[in-house]
Amino acid sequence: MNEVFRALGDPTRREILRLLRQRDMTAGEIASEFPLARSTLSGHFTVLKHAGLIVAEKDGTSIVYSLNVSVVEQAVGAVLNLFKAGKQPKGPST
Amino acid sequence: MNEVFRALGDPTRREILRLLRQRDMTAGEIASEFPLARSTLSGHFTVLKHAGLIVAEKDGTSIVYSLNVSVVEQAVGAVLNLFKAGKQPKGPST
DNA sequence: TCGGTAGTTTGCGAAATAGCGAAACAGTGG
DNA sequence: CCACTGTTTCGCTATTTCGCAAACTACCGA
Repeated sequence: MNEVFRALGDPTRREILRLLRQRDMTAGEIASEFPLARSTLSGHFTVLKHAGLIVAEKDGTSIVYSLNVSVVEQAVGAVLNLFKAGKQPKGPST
Repeated sequence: MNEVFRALGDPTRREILRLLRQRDMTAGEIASEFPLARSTLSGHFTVLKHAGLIVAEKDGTSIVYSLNVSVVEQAVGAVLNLFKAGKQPKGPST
């Protein structure tokens, strides 16, 4: 989960996630949305993949990235559990 | 909101939030829970305050920190909105 | 006013991170 | 097999971040 928070800490990576929320995209498509070098974006993909936030799927010569919604939901749950659980003696949240 | 994500990116800061979830604590109390220098913790407090995640309240010579639940809820909403929301056309559309 | 306690601010070094360009690598198509 | 496109890997530099110690501020009690 630590990786997830770290991955979310960078604005560029959050923007990548935002793009993928709308539709799956290839690495090239995503890269064309940023004024950054391909290699830089590739590094971000690695971080996001490592955090489990996105999934890569090969399609011919391209690589299609898509959001890993289940992990995302886990992250949200973690945030919730981090605070909202409230100041009760214990969080029954599984 | 950018500040919030950044603040959440550090494990120490998340642990501080976790402690404050249980009860309000003074800077000294929190510091005593970590093997870090006071000044280091103070820096973390600043980041958390700047992100609006915690609130400081002077009490004599001490400073009591407490969780700012409303901002936390906003942060959770932002995370939700970052991925989960509005990705309905995700299914078999393609 | 003085001394002690509680916290913060500042200056510094070390480590991690983001970004780049160039080169290497993997598939596709001719 | 060769060329082409898309993507990753490899040094490398600049920026950011973390942690510390020391100095500084604010408050309290004697």
